Amino acid sequence: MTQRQPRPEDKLDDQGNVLSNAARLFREKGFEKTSLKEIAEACNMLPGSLYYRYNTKEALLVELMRRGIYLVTEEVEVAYASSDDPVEKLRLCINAHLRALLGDSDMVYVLLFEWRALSPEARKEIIKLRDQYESLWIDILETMIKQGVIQQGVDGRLLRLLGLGALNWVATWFDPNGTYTPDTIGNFVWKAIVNGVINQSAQREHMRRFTNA
Amino acid sequence: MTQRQPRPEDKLDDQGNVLSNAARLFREKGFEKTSLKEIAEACNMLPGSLYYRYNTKEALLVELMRRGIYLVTEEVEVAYASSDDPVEKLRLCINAHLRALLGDSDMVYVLLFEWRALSPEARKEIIKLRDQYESLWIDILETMIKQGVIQQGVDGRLLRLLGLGALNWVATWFDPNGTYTPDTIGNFVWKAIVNGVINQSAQREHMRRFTNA
DNA sequence: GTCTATACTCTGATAGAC
DNA sequence: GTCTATCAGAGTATAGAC
Repeated sequence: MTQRQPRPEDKLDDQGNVLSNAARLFREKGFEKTSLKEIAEACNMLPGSLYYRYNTKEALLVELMRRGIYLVTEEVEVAYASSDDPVEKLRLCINAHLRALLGDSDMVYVLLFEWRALSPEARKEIIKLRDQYESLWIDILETMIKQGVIQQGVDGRLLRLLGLGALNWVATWFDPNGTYTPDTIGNFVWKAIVNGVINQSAQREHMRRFTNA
Repeated sequence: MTQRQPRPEDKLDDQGNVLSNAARLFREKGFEKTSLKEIAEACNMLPGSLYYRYNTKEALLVELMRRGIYLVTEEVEVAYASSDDPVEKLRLCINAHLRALLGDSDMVYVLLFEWRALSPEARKEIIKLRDQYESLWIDILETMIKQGVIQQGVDGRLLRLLGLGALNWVATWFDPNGTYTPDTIGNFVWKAIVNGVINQSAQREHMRRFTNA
């Protein structure tokens, strides 16, 4: 019990790459289907050795998720600070979120897709951290609404939930060797949110047929 | 081995509610964390009895997913046929997809979130069925593009992947007792896709600053 | 810090009675 | 069609040597 708990400060100090390897396996096979034996093997260790660093399998998952949040938060905060134009800021943050999710680390993916594996207590902690991260997005969107950049009457919460949903789901189909890059995708999302995708004349035709005004 | 394999025709014939109960448990706890004992208990049976109907735990999951696809396909096909205006058709199909995902059956949820539990062979089968379903969406969007309803130059595949992603992710945060209904959410998505959400004047301001034309 | 050896539990699955 | 009884295997976790 004298073992040192990793702190968020140890950004890159993933001793023996335990967390990286675990994240990769959790992403490929899921938390429950990945055994400690496999994780240990990936680290050139034996199962027993892992318990020196993490008391339980869940503790490993939780630490990994903490770092996932840390990673994506850092990325988006940098983007947030790098423009003062609200519309451009939105674009940069969308791209930052996608880069963190689709980049080399699997921790953000595991964070988003393995929360059901958490015990109620651990879930509470992670949800709290996730809410902290999402407050960044609340900030971005509410500012845009207050400034009148977003059309009046648009529900900021729905916009955030649906927008982040579109981004998060990308992780289920993204192919690093495919034609799209994270930025291609991000820019597309941003443009669709800003512009919409439907022709103005088709919009008018639809309005004519389906509203009585 | 003489046991009768359930066919898609048996829409509502879920003997003993095995599939419904399994779907609910898989949704709540995940496939791996749900034991056959729990499923059996939920059906007022004993573990051994389940094997009369499904040879393996995975066979149960696969059958459940088949029905999930059947369910959502049926719902969207009805919506597809119920309007000939392309923009309205899009709205109806979005709402239909969400209703199937968020409605009483958990099968569509399991279909979308438990595919990692499938063996390679089973995965192949389910992906094939899923592709059949998605061809419906390809049809909808490509028709809109050909008709010029969607702005020229918009990537139909990306639009579909991101749009369905936004919809699918709703299942992770939707609260049946909350303020939004599936249709509220669907209409919002549709409107955002059609209109965008940003003010025209803010768009112009952004263009002025970030393009050189 | 890592290894050896092992305890304990639970799981998916099977065989055969009824 | 369901139950009883049970197996073989795998999994997390622990204790203590090195």
